[in-house]
Amino acid sequence: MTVVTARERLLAAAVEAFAEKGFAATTTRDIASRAGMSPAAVYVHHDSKESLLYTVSLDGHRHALEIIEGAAASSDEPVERLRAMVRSFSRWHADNSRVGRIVQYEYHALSPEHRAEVAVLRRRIEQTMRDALTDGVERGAFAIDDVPGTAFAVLSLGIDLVRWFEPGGSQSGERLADLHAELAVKMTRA
Amino acid sequence: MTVVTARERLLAAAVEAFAEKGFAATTTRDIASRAGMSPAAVYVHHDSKESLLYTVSLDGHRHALEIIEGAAASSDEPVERLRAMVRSFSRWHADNSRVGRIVQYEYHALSPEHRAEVAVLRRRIEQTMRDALTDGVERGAFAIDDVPGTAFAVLSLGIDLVRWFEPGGSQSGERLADLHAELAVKMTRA
DNA sequence: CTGCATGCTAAGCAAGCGCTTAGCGCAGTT
DNA sequence: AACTGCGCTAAGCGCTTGCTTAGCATGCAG
Repeated sequence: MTVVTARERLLAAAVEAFAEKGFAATTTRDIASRAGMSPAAVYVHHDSKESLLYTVSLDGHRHALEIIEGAAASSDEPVERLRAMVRSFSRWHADNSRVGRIVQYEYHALSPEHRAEVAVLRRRIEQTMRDALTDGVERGAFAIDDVPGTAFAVLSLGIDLVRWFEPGGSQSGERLADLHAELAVKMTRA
Repeated sequence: MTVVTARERLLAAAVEAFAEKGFAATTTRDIASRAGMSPAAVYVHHDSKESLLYTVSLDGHRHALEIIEGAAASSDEPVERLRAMVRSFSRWHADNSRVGRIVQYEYHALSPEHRAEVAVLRRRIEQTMRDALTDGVERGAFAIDDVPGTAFAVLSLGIDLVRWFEPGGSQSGERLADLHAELAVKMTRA
């Protein structure tokens, strides 16, 4: 039986609130009441409202990086590897669209120090995709003029989905991820 | 010689502030000081902070719709038409990235009434793209399994660029738009 | 039964918020 | 010179914000 600590309940409440209303429009009282606690309880378990965002954002970035690096290591064949990377990246954003929205859209609300720390993970995500595309071009599997631009475009498919995707909606995250993977393959095909 | 009214200066200041910090994190005092006026001046020329957002957002949505509908009417040939639509849509977002950021990311901050009004324009943008793809499929120019999903994906290229694009940065909006147009053609090619 | 640490809350503070009110300064008219 | 209307501001109101402080209830050790 898993123990859900008060700290974790507050984090889960913060994820819901930040994803729904944005960081700036969320009050600490809102977070506390979603967690079924008094406003002061937030500060028993967390340093500040921004540190709640930092915790959620850092954890989300780590997961996203893990997902795409894992997919990058899943195959040596450029096309199959790209398919796996895009599918799992988009799938993660669909399955975790609330965290994804915070990761992507509340990045600027982090303190400068925390933003710098998270920026390192963001650059690694982008670099992982660029490396996969470059390798595919060198091995003749891809025909790409602008590797950085294409890397951004391919990642955009997954990232932009958190703007409108609703879990439990009409769209299945799995089908959407498959579509994105096929589109990415078509974009890069030699 | 163009006359820049106080009302317009306040709108321009609001665009800068909303794009930089988000609607909720922007204060009316910030908008006023960017326009070189006192805090009360905002309310001489506009009803509320939300009505500033509404004005900017509605105008931005109208422009974006105009751009994509214009491109859709520019050619009858499916591939050339898609190229024109994606190029001009992405180009508009690059050239107007601050307004574009407000259009795309502050949509939820509108009042329910204003959001509903703007939603009509959003749906027309999406429908214009779906129509162009459907027509291309029917005429054998495109091979697309999931037209709505592909329409979203193609529009995502332009939309997601406002998240990171900086005017005057290393990337040229024109080149980026050309890249997106070519990627869209590859995504849909029969 | 007492003492004490733990986990939470009631109450509230200083600061900042959106917005209002009352009125000033300065054109243009007579 | 006196008047009038317009464009703007000084001042501040009522409220909410993030966060703090002091203290209460509960459970466990002795």
